[in-house]
Amino acid sequence: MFSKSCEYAIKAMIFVAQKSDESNRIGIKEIAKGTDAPEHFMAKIMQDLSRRRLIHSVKGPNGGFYMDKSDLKNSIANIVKAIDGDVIYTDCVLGLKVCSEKNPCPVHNEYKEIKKNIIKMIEKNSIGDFKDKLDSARYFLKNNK
Amino acid sequence: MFSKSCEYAIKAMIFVAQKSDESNRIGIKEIAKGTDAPEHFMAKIMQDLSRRRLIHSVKGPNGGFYMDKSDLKNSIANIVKAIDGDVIYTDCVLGLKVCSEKNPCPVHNEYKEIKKNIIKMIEKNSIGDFKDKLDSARYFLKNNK
DNA sequence: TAAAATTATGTTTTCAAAATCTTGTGAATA
DNA sequence: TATTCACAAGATTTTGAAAACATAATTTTA
Repeated sequence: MFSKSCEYAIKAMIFVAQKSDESNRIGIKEIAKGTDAPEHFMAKIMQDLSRRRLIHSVKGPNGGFYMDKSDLKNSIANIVKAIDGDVIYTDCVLGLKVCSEKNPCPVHNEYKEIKKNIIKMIEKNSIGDFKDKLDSARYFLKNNK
Repeated sequence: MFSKSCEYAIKAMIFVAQKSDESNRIGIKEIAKGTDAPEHFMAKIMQDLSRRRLIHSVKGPNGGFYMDKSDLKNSIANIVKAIDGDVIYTDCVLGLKVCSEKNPCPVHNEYKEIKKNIIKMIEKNSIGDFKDKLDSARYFLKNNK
C-alpha cells in the first residue's frame, strides 16, 4: 500500500505530534526509538518532511523536531503525497500504465470504490486527530518487546 | 497493493481463461505478449501457478496452458494467496508486526473496513467472471500502443 | 526430433538501511 | 565580544538484500 519510507514518515509525524511542542523539541534518536525505525533511515525521512514543511526543525543544542498548530492540521494524505507522490491516487491494481473509465482493467470498477475509501481515509484524518488517539494510550506505534 | 509477480499472475489467469480451453492451449509467448509482461519472468510465474494447480499445462508440441471448468471457479484471492501469501489478510498499513484489536495502530480501525472491502473484492470475483468481461471487449489487460 | 514446459542459474535494478560528511546554532570562556 | 566547542539537523555516499528480469540447459511428449 505505502512504501516503507512512507510508513515510517506517518509514524514519525504522529510520534512527534504527541511528544513535542514549540518549546519542547524531540531528537532523531528518540523518534527512531519511539517508532521502531532504523535511526539513519529515519533521519533521511525527517529531512524530507522538514524540507517539505510538514514539520519544524531547530538545529543545535536543545534542537530537534516539533510541530506547531498548523503542522497538526496536515492530513495523512499530505504525508503520503510528500513521500510517495500521487501513486495511490492514480495507480491501477493490475499495474496498467493507463487505467481509466474509458480504458479500464478488468477489476477497475471493483477497485474504484476501494480506492475512494482509501483516499477518504487518508484525507479526512489529520495528524492532530492521531495525537489525541495516542494520548488515550490504547494505540501503538511500535510493538512492545 | 499486490506484488508485480501477482499482478502478472492475475492478468495471465484472466488471459488464459479467455483465450483457451481444454483442447486449445496457449503458450507462454502469447501469454506474455497478451499481458505485456516479460516472457521469461512470466514463464516462472506460470510454473508457480501450475504447481499450485490453479491452471493446467501440457508439455510438448501443441502443448501450453489452459483452464478447465474448475480452474475457472478460482477466485482472484486464490491467485493472490498462491503468489503473495496472506500478507493482504494480515498486514498492518503502518507496518507493525502485530496490529490487532487488542494492539491496534492508530489507523487500525479506519483501515479495517477498507481491508474488508479488498478481501471481499478478491474473494467474490472468480476468474470466470473476468473471462466474460474481457469477451465484452470493453476491458483491457494491456495498453494498446 | 522438434516443440513446448520445466528447472536451474545468472544479471540487473530497485529499495531499505547504514555510514559518513557538512552545515548551522547555542553556550561557554578567555 | 570574539573564539571555540559541542550538539543536532542536513546532505551525500556506500552497502546489502530482495525483487524483477534474462539466459541457458533439461525434460517431456506428440
